[in-house]
Amino acid sequence: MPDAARPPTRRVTLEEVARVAGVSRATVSRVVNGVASVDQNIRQAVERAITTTGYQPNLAARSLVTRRANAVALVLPDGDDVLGDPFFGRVLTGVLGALSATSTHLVLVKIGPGGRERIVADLRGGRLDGAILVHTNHNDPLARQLTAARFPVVLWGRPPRPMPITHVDVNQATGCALAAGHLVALGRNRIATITGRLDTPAGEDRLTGFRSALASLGRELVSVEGAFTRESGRSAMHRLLAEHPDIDAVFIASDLMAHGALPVLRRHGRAVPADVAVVGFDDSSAAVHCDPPLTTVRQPVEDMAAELTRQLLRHINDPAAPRNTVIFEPTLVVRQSAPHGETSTSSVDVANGGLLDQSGG
Amino acid sequence: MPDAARPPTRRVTLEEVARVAGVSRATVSRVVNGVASVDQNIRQAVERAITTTGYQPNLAARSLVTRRANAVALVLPDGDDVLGDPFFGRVLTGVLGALSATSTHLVLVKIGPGGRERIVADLRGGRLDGAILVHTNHNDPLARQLTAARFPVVLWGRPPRPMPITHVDVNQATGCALAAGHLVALGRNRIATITGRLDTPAGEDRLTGFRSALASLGRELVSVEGAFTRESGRSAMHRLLAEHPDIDAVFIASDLMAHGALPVLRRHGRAVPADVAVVGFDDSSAAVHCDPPLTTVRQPVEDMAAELTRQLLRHINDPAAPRNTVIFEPTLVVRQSAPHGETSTSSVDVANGGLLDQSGG
DNA sequence: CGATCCGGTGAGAGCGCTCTCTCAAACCCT
DNA sequence: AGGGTTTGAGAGAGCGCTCTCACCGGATCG
Repeated sequence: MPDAARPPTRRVTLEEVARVAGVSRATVSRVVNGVASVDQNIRQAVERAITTTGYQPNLAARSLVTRRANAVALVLPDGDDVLGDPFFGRVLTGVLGALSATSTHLVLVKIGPGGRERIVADLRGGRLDGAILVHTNHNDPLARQLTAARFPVVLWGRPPRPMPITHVDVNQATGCALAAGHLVALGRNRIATITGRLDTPAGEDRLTGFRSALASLGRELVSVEGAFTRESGRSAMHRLLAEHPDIDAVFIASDLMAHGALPVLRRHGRAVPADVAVVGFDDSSAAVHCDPPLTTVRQPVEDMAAELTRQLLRHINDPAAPRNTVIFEPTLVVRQSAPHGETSTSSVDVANGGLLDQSGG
Repeated sequence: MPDAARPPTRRVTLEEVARVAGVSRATVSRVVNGVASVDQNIRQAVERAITTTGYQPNLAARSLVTRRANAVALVLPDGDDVLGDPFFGRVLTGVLGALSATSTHLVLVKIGPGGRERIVADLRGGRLDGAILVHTNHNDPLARQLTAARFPVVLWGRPPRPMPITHVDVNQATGCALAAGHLVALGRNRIATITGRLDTPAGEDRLTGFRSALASLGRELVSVEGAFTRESGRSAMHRLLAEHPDIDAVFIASDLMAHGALPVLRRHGRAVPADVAVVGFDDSSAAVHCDPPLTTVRQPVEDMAAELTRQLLRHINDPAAPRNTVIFEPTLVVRQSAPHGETSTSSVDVANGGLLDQSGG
């Protein structure tokens, strides 16, 4: 294109290109859409006509007949600083990466008042081909509603209650076992956890996973409930120290909460990791910028988001495609907040990345 | 709608609603689009028909004839962790807020390879009504290209070289004067700055603004160049302390850089604020979570993003609308890194929020 | 009382594209 | 050489909507 951004003075349509090239509309359409069965000479003539006219296909017209919007929504929960959470930046990066190979638009949606209806309208109205649901409220009817209507929709994390929906998740149990094994290997015995919101799958899974991993190692657990936010980490740590001043290790269900919790430990005169070892979850940027830097269970968020996006595209391209669950294996990233133990029997410090594909209902 | 998400089995069109209601397509269209001149009885009949049929307008068909996509792009620079910067979360929040009143989609775009061409194609192809450019590279031709083609486009921050384009910016001069005044009021004399990228408008304006504010207070300035990233703040502070070990105050051109710089000060044995007072810029979440919390120049990012969005919508609705510049006044948020001075002559600690509308170009 | 106006409705022409179906021409095989 | 197959292009019918324009009946006015 010699001047891609020329003023859109006169509108150029297929019709006109066809006239200039001396062929039919259908042939121009074939060239534009890369259909193979077009004679080389004619193809070149059409391409010349396209460049001289500065033709640009009208996407609305195309959508109308193909019934494809070439757009998917990334649906986020409502709430003020949802977008401030570094986690979403990683999700966005992964999704955009997977989409960049296609010409599919990413539409960002926060579920405000009337947001659900709007998404359904856009889906039904052909303005959206599918939706990626991330951390929508656990008892939000949206996921169920959309799958019931057989719209292409995928979910971040397992659904709160079992339902047939394609989703990706990190193997929470493995992650928790990694954390538990590491802390026990460090010789810690009075182990606590600050949980996420227990009405979310991740919050629940990380508590039960950590508890059972610890139990299998012969340790008990005290827990305090947080809410995945930085501030909730701070207040939970306050409560934890008040109720159980003798702890020597804490597993915190998200790095963001850990970021809020660490200063509390310091202010209470607990050295990290000498007095209290701390392990987080996510390996978000917050982990790196904690003081001390955080040992944490790494979720491959970008990879997971990219895979989730590919799954959505698969459902869009084949409405009959079976629903899948893709589980990613987490790894333990060891930093100063819970460094390697002297007893180097720890083969638990790094697990293999990888994924396990389970076909589901 | 009794069951908004019913399976889209049979496709319902205007035609069918018209048949059920016993009126013409045109009348149904009028009802759907809220045209006033429709008889009450007929309107009700049509509305009944709409609910019984479960009609949902096809947006592609509508777009085709109205030539409106009802979608705008938020264009971000390429780069891995652009989305990790808390700044973008605030921008997103502001933009989504302004858009939520309309049915306009927000399409998120990162300028990767071929990204520019894609945006132009989407704009010309009627898939996008306009674009919001945020921190696209300073010598990116996109802004110029799009304005030249008369596409609705708005810019975050002033353009690198003067050009007629609607944009919002914070009053960098005022912000710098606030910071300079505060530090001088604290009795600091050996004042330094860590700049942003000097090839960006914000980087340049904050350096010159701070220098001239300081000059007018009879102080000199030493500067080290950073790049607005956390890491660049860290290394710049290293260089600064190596070259000018006697400084007693630093103005850092972004909170993110300050977040990287503060630990360096600590490691070099400089107490903040006792030995070195620090003032940042942005009032991002990083400022709050610095240790000590950061005194900083607050940009009303969400408000600015919302205004920028409204400006874009204005241009979309009226292609002949004049181009505007909206300047927001920053305020100084005083926290521990540069607390209030004992000499409480400081009337500089808080400035009025507000905005100044200059018609331009 | 006829001309005028006006609110309210319907008919119909597109918007720009894709895609099936048709058909002509070229090619192959016995 | 003739019939069948393949290749490639064109004609034309929509996709579902908006919007202009014509029309019609009733109210208004000279």
